[in-house]
Amino acid sequence: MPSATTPPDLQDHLANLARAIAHPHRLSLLDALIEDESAVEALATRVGLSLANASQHLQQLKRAQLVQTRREGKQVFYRLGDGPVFEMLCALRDMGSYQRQQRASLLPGHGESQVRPLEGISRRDLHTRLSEGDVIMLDVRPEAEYAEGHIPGAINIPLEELRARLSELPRDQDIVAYCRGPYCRLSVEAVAALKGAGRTAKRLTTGYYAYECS
Amino acid sequence: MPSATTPPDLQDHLANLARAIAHPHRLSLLDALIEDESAVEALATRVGLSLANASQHLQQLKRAQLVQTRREGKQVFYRLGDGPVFEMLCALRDMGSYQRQQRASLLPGHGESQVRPLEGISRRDLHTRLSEGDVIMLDVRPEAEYAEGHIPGAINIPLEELRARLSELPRDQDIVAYCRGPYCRLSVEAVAALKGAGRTAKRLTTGYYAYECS
DNA sequence: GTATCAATCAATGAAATAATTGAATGATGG
DNA sequence: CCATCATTCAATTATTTCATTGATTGATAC
Repeated sequence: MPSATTPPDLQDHLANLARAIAHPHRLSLLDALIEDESAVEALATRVGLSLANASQHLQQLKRAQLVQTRREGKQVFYRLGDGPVFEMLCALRDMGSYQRQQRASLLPGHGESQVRPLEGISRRDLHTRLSEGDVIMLDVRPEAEYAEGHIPGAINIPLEELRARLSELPRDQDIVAYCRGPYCRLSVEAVAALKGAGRTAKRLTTGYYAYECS
Repeated sequence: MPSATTPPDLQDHLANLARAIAHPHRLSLLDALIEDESAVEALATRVGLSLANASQHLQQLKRAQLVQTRREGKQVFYRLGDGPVFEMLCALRDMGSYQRQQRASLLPGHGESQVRPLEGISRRDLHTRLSEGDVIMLDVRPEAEYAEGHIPGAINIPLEELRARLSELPRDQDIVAYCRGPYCRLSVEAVAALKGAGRTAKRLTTGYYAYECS
């Protein structure tokens, strides 16, 4: 063991974690382990790997402490490790699902309105355009959250009411929608709805609190 | 290559995503981009990379659609991509933090107090214990954010001031720290600091706005 | 136009990773 | 103890990734 000596840098540690799940076979193995613990051979056949190969991948996962083992007779049972392993995999899957969804929406005859599907806008951009007065901020969070704090000048129309209150939004300005976090589904859906109604809309990629706490 | 034929397999896609973040430099770059968009050279110097190297890492991130670009004159500004990029990074960080805490608690003579390191507390739990009066809420966000809204009864001590103002916290109560989002680093560090000072601390896993917008 | 600056591209060699093979453990049962 | 089964280890080759170098593109200013 040459490495893992002093304290590996945090970024290094995180990179190791990411590398551990950066292989389709290992993801498949983890997928199987999410359901239930299992012995090596069962995993290998399930994922379609040779026994030795599966074993090696599993050991990589074990080195990253994403799985644990338990011996029972001749067999070694693998199970998910401690900590938010599942959550991490879910986050990865969420990201992937989002991207696939995006890609799928490009293929069919989505009209021109969909050319830049969900383009974001950054904070620096925003300030420029706000000061030029050609954009309007739209806060799509529930009223209670808006009341607690919002970007100065933003209009509040909760997502659920958006369709009904479209007329409140000026037609001649671009709309920048935002919600809670750097990525919150609310604003994505809001932008989709607005574009569907023929408006020009983007979302603030960083969301509200990144705006607040520069 | 028998697999990965017609539709790029989901696992392959996810593995690509994971590979994209499986390098310490790329993680650092993303970290910088979480704060705000930035041009290439600025990013390169910030993370201590050569220009060309930074550019190449950024392009890998772009290929994975984890970042987007925008040209402004001679400069190219990178920003986080669409989708739950931030959430994914937070989940990774959360996993890493968990493991480091685990490891740290094994080395020195941590008594029984450290059995469940970095454990989070859920909202339901919280309400129960708040009403029993044996916990105290600690908001570790900057004052401005606290002023915009906070959990009723919470004390505000920004993370930077925490060490200096430890005496403001009663010794006989458990502390529940929270910050912005479900996985904001602030509360993780706060809990670590508090435990280092001998307090009993947990973090509110869901963060502030999850609290607000049930 | 030419000069200049930011960023990307292309090519190199060094290093890490992946899948396969066959040999070595480790636990069980006669 | 010997045979057997499940798993791991070790060694091989092919492939991929990484950082550096120097050349190239793209946009601006003169």
